[in-house]
Amino acid sequence: MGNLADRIEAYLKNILGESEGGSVILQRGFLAEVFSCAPSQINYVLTTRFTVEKGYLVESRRGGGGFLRIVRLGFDEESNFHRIMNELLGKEVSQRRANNLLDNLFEEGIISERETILLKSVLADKIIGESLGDTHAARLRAMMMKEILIGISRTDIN
Amino acid sequence: MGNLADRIEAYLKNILGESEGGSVILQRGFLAEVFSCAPSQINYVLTTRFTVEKGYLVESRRGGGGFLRIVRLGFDEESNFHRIMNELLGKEVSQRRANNLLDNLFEEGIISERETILLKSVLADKIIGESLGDTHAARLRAMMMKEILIGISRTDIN
DNA sequence: TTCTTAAAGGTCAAAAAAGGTCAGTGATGA
DNA sequence: TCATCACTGACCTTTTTTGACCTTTAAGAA
Repeated sequence: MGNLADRIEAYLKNILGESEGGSVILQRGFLAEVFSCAPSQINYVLTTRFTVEKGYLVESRRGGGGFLRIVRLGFDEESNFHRIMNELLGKEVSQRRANNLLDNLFEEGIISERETILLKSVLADKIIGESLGDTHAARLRAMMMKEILIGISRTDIN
Repeated sequence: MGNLADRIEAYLKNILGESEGGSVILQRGFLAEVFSCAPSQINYVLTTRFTVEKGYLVESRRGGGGFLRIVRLGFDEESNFHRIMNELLGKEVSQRRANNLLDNLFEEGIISERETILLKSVLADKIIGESLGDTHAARLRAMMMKEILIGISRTDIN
C-alpha cells in the first residue's frame, strides 16, 4: 500500500525484524523527519498498527533524551494468549479465576512459583477489594491480569 | 541513553560499584567539569536518581574542601526491611515511588527484571488509577507494595 | 580572636527538548 | 454518498538543562 502510515509501519516492522532482543528504540521527531510528516502521524501509526492486540507494546519517555520503544510480544493473533486477553477485555475476573489462571501459567512453566505467589497476593480480594466494591475489584483485576499477560509476553527481557 | 542525566547516573553507579564499602566521595564542580555541564545538573541527577527509595543517601558539605558523598544503602538485613516498610511506605504511595522502590529491589538482586516489570505494570496509575481516584489509588498501591514486600521476605520459596 | 574572602555546594525558575492528545479536515473506497 | 481511514496543527505534559543568585565553610589576614 502506498500511503504514509503503511510505509511507516513497514519501516518499523523491518527494523524490528533486524534488531536483536525484540525491541527497537527511536525518536518520534527523527522518524517524522525521515518521512517528512507531522510528528503526530507517528502516534497515529503506533496506535493503529502497534497495538497489544496486534502483538506490540509501545513505551515512551518525554523530555530531553525522550524516546519511543516498540516491543514485540511473543504471541500471534491465533494464540491462546490472545484469546484469553480478549476475553479479559473490559470484563470482570474473580480472585478464584485469577488464581486458576496463574496456577495454569505456573504449571505450564510460563511463570515461576515466586511470580505466582507475588501476583496472587497483589490480586487478592483482601487487597483490591478493600477500597472497591466487588464488581469494581473484579474489573480492576481483569485489567491487571491483562497487564500481566502482556508483561510475560514481552520478547525483550529474559 | 543519550541524555546527560542518564550518562552521569551511569557514571556514578559505575564508580559506586567499583568502590569498596558502597560509597563514593567527589566534588560537584569537578564532576560538572568532566561532563562539561552546569553544576546544578549534578544536583538534578542526585535528586532524581539517587533518592532514598532508590536506595541511596547523599551527604554534602559546602565551602572550601566541600564535597558530595553518595552512599548505597543495602537492605539485606532483616531490620532494614521493616524500616523500608514503615518509613518509605506510608499510607499512600505514588506510582513514581513504587517504581523507585522496585528498581531498588532489582538493583539489590532481590527481584528479577521480569518481576520488576510485571509488578510495575500492575501498580501503574493507568491501571489502578482507572476506577479509583489518585488518592485512593495511592492507598491501594501502598497495600499492594506491602504485600509484595511480605511475599519477597518469604523464605519458603526460592 | 575576629573579619574577610574565596571556594565550595544549594535552590529555583525559566527555557529547551522531547513526546501526547484531540478535534477537525481531507481522502478513499464500498 | 457516506462511513471509515489518514493526516495535520494547535495546544498540553513531562523531563532535562541552564543560569542567576544564595548559603556555608575553611583559610588566611588584621
